[in-house]
Amino acid sequence: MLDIKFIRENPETVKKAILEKAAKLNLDALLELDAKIMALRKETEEVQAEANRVAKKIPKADVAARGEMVAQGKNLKTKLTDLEPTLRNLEAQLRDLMLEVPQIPWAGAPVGADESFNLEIKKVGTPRVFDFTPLDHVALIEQNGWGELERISRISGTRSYALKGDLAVYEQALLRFAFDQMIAAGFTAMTVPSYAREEVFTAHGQFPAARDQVYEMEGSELFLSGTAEVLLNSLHADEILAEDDLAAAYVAISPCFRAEAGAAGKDTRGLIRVHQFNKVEQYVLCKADSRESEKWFDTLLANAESLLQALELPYRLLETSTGDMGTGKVRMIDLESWVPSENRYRETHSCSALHDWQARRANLRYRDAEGKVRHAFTLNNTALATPRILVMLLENHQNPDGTVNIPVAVQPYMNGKTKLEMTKRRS
RNA sequence: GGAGGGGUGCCAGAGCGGUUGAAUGGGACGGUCUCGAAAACCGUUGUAGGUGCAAGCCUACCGUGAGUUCGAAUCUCACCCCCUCCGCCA
Repeated sequence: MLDIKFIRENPETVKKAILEKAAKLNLDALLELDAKIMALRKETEEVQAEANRVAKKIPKADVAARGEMVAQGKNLKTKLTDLEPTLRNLEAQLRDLMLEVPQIPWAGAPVGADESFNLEIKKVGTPRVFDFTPLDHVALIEQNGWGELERISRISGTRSYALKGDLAVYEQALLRFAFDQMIAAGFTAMTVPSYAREEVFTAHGQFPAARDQVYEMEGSELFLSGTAEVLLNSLHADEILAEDDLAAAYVAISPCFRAEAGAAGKDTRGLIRVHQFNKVEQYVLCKADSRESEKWFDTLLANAESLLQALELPYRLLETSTGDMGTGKVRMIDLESWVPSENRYRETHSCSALHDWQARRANLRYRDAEGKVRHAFTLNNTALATPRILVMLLENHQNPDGTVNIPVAVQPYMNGKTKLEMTKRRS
């Protein structure tokens, strides 16, 4: 959400953002509605003030004069019962429109309506040249008895996964590895529920636009979150923090759920796109200052890069275009890791700066050094998400004999094991 | 799941349907005093919107929403949350 005052004063800037982000929103209609509300609100407040004056005088008035005054109060009340519902209705309409106003993208973002305009800005590592015919991750899992991909789909449906043997342990090891790395980087460790109320998703920005991507738990008014970011963003909702409380940098681990509506038939094979996964997430709440935000953006990005480097994966950075970064974002860089079987990079991380867009929705504020109450800025990035990262780890680190090497950095989390080995059958 | 108690400002806590945006205490901040500090004393300590050069004034907010009333923190209803006891339980 943007500040309505900012929108009033900078309609052209906002219109440009709407255009660049390919949003469907009529800003003139929004401004017209806003003007209408301002006028109606003024009228209503004047009647209310008059009604308050009358009501205040009644207890001090002569008993004889009271009848007349009560009648006057009743009359004003009738006027209010005409005005107030209309006002409230218009305000609700404006709120709905305000939720759709995009954040202004930073000047450096490539302008374009979709991901085809994204710009590769950095490449680290070189894709491995195999001197044997490498397998894809599904084949590796099947050959080594590292999962129950077919059986679990019969139980839980498509886009489900079940891991077995060393790979089941590896998933947990990676999550803990990433969690520890982030704690070492000074982030506060957290666990959060994977579900929350509707208003939490609205505050985050996922509702109303992407509501169909979220599972609703019938009969409970709760929804399953696709990322811990949703929950973290509302942790301090409606509070006014002290400036000293900022920046708050959290690393949270949680199971994540995504409906993947509209992705039918896409990435149905293997571990790339599943309904339930695990994610270690970086989330930062900082002062309302673009330089501060930039500083944290760089930090979140560096954290993700150092994790990928520790995992010995080739990756690249994409500066995402205005149309691909999402409604609420100022800037987004996707980190994509190399997938040998597809001969291309695929997204494993996404680093975002939103300035006050989420904070306004969540009413996340702090008191600055001058005592002024301001909306904070928020940022987030993946630290590590499984099982998708397993696709890259399995395929890039495979050996001719079908075993898979474990990066040195993760070996301590695997009890010193250096390779993932075939699951032994027990008769 | 059953029974009860409660949600007021940074915290604790008062509040007959009418000058209560809210007593009192604590904390925090500023000042006096002091070489400095403590103590003591004095003062300050809402959020959002509107209006005004400004001082100020107006409107809303005492968990949330609806209602009763000329007037609601105070009455009614629904919902949310917290606490205690019992039951069940990883």
